[in-house]
Amino acid sequence: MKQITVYDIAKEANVSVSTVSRVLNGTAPVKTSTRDRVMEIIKKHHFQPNALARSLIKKETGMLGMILPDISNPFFPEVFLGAEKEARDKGYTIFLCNTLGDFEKETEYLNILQEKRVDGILFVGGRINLTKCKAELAQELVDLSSRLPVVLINGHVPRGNLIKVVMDEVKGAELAVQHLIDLGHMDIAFIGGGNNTSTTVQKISAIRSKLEAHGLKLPEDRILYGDFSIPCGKELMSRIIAMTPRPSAALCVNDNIAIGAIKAAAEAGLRIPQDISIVGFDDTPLATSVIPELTTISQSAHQLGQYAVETVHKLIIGEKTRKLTVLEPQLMVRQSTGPKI
Amino acid sequence: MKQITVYDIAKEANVSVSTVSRVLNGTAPVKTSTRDRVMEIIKKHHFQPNALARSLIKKETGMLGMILPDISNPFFPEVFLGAEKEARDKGYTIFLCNTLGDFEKETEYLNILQEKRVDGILFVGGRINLTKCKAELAQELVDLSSRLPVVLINGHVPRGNLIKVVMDEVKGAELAVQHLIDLGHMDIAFIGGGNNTSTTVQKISAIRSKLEAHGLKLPEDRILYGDFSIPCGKELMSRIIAMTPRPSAALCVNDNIAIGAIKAAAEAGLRIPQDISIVGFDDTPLATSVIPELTTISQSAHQLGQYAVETVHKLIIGEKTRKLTVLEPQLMVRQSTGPKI
DNA sequence: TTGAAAGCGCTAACAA
DNA sequence: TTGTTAGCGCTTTCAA
Repeated sequence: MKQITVYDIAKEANVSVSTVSRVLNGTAPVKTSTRDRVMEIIKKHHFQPNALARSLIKKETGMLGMILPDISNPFFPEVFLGAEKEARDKGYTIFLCNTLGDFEKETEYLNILQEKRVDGILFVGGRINLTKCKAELAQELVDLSSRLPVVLINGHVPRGNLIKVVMDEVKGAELAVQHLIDLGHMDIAFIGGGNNTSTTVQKISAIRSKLEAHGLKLPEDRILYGDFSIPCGKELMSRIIAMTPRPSAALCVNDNIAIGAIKAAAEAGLRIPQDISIVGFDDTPLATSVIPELTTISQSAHQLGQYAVETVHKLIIGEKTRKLTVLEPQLMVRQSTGPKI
Repeated sequence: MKQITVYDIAKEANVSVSTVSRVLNGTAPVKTSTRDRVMEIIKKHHFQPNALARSLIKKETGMLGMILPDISNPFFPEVFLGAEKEARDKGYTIFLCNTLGDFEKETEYLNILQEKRVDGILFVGGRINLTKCKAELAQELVDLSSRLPVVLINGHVPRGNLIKVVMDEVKGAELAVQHLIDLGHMDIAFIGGGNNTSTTVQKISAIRSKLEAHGLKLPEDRILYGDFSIPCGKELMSRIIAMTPRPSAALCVNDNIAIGAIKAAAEAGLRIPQDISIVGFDDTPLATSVIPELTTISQSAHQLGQYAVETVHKLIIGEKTRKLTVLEPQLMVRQSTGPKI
């Protein structure tokens, strides 16, 4: 069943294809009567111009690619939502590429997106959160960014000076620590994340500095690495619980870990926050869904997505833009933290 | 900065463009020596063929569109993940279109996807879950499906006989009710969803029949409508709690509602399941994250996505496929349900 | 205000 | 095994 084209429309309206194109795009004046005639025929046939042909010639597709590790981690849908809203406003559609943290898949998707000639790429998680990103992986992004607007969200790449939109991890971690210190906690643990993950490492180092500024310490044995999942949170918290003396508070790399931690603590019969205080990170929708509600650091994931699209759009239209946009985190005090008893 | 094309490659390799095309696609034998030479030049320039041009001529884009209401509802990422995995295996990329249940946005996205010439469309939620879908909205999908493979997930459209992959809502609801009946519950409430939502209505009617088969009833005042969100779950459960006599169990339209319900019940000082049993629906990852863990009906969201892509792929390649694929739900008994005391 | 015609970058007959 | 050439469906000069 043949798709209808501008030629079909033109023929039926007794005009040339260029005229049809003009009414379609409003690129040049067309006599009202002919415009109306053409429009009517377009409507009648439900004609939809082929975006491929148009993109081929205009060298723009109105598509953005978004590469992220795991859409089922509640933080990322928020970023996506913020991005998509802004994208729609600016006329873009988004390809969602889920890599499950697999670097090969990242590369694969990067290539696909380029072949499809997306106008720009947003990159979250994966290789850009590595403390030491393998040179070739980094180089791939640097090269890419010379051909195509690329914006990194909450991450960075060694050289290359890529454009970034990030949340201030350090500030966030400090906020969390300060909160616990104010509550009188002196033995604090950090759980979750990977020691090869830059966001994790940044948090830990910020936490350590802050503690030291108060004459406190974060010894290695109070740091338990893992991943970013709920089950991992459970597992790590059960190890915390087994410690003697037991830390009176746990800082979690994200809300998932915190939620797992709450579960493990509750199952072990500990009361939160009386027996142990727990702080999350990200302020995902889950934070207010659990019992007790989670004290956490808000990342404003929505804005992260929104600003990333704003930035990539400026890049696309050649407007100049800041190399680095930093969002301020916010401490959300809820029920999972309380004074050290 | 000019993109490199097959012509550039051809010239540099001293062959014709068709030869380049051949090595690119393996559509015809090419002498090994020339193939190698061409490949080398392709590698050297990091040449990436323009998918737009290719799609224009081949009339296939390798893109699927997925229209869903809300990616931040944990059920949908699961569907997406299942779909994406299968899609990648079959060589497709997915456009994610988030409509927030806005029918105009659905239409808008439907048009964009057509203009971009996606090879097929997957549709979840929104208008296909309406008990009475406005004729024009329904017609739009019917028309669309005559031009393009369309697969509906967990929904349907009046006429048109569209192709569907669904979970057996009735069976699921029955499983849930039977479980509660087995536990001795006789006064059961249903909360969440909308009475204009077909999945909700289906569940309620299945629940009612099942109860009646056991000589029990589901009176109108035990049905509290709302939406599908956690806050709504809280709100509705607090209304349940205020009832006298109070139902001893609540069936929730989905896990979000159930989680909100658990929160409200706990805040009101009720013990779950001793004071009230709660059953969810969907078995999202959250179900095992809350305390107590949620008894729920597993939808195997992953498979829903996977089968939908399998089906749309068959449609695309012209293979014949079943009009209706039904997935069996499964009862996951966990901690939020217990015997009526 | 309109039309003719030249591409955009690729694939696929058809010839050689 | 390879090259020539005609499109795919659109936009955009350039002329009229």
